[in-house]
Amino acid sequence: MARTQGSHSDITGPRVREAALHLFARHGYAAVSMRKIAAEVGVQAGALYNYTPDKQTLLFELMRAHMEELLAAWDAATPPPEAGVRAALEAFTRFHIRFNTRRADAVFVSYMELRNLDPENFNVIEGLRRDYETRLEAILRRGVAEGRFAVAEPRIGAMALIAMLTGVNTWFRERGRLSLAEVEALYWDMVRRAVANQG
Amino acid sequence: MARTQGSHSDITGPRVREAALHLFARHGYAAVSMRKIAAEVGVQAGALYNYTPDKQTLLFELMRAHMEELLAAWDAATPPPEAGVRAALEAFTRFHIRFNTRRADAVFVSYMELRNLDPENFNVIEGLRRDYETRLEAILRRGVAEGRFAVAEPRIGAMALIAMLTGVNTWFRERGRLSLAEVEALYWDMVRRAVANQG
DNA sequence: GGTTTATCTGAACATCCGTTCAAATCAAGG
DNA sequence: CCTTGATTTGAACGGATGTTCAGATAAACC
Repeated sequence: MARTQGSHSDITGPRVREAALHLFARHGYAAVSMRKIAAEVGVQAGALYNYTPDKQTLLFELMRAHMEELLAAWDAATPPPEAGVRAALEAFTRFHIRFNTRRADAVFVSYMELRNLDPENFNVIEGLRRDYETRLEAILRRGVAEGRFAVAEPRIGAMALIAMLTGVNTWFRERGRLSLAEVEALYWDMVRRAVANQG
Repeated sequence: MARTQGSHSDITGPRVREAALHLFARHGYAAVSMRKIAAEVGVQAGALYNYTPDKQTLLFELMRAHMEELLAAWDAATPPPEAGVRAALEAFTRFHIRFNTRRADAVFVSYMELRNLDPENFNVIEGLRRDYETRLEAILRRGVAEGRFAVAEPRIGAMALIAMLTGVNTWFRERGRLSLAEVEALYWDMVRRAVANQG
């Protein structure tokens, strides 16, 4: 036996990545075998190698795609400078929560599986992560320069805020007590006060 | 050949746990074999089973020990009620940063390897984690009740602050630009303002 | 309808996995 | 010094691992 009915690269490729992302998020990269990914797709393990040269690259590409989509999405959602630095910070806060809760699997994998990346792959992902942190850092710096924010260490402030916002993923559930809009409002309130100048 | 010189349970037991904690933190539970742990200790794989019934229990006991030490250490460091709620929050902030940076491996494992726990073991660790969050939540609630803090959702506020504080572990290095005391001060400043009533 | 090409199967590869256990060895107590 | 008990070795177990590849099959094109 060999090629099955309905088989097609345009269909199987995305399904492989979906299955891998889901399984990696749930059980971890090292605990998920190529055979398990193949079973989830409904295919034999060997067929996966039409879509990735190896398991490591499959992980890396998932993480890279996520980080690049994150950066592109934020760059597309960044308010114009004339909207003011406060609007920029609010936009970042809400964007981060919204984007990350909608892609919980990719966020989880991109953070948890860093240690399973080859050194060169790790450096790429780490660079993208730094890029993203720098976006927020720039907002904080501008706010300080304009006398609107009080942040002694903008780089550390950026990392602290991102850690806080990403933490939403550990408890937020779509059908929970609080809507996404309510969660955004709660966190924006904390972010705003954490960096505010007055008070 | 068999028993080697200098072998003793009192020595090997802790060394097994140390090696396991270090390797689990560095490479992840699933990626670390019993043979690798044994090699780090300088022993054959079979000898590990004098100190743990199986690999799963070894992981679980590391996590349980860490969480219980965390709770005991905070309970021992909690300021008396008459010191005031603000002092309690500052003490928690500083305690969390100090304790967690000193035990980075255990913190990392206790968070990252949750998904590798058997369901019943997971429930135990999750319960301990909730206990710890509840300690901070209680401080926030008291602050709100006394009119000193403004926190709309104390449970979520507690999780948000803990996420922010734990984030220190991702970048803090003992010999970095900032001392632990400086980091504590930076974060306490952000925590204080994030929950403050005035402003 | 016949040919080509993309896609998949199924078996095979060497290697590693967690765990068990009899036999061997060392430390401690009398 | 000899016995007893704790500790470790080394081999073995069945099974899972990532990856390769010749052969089989379905889809696409003429």
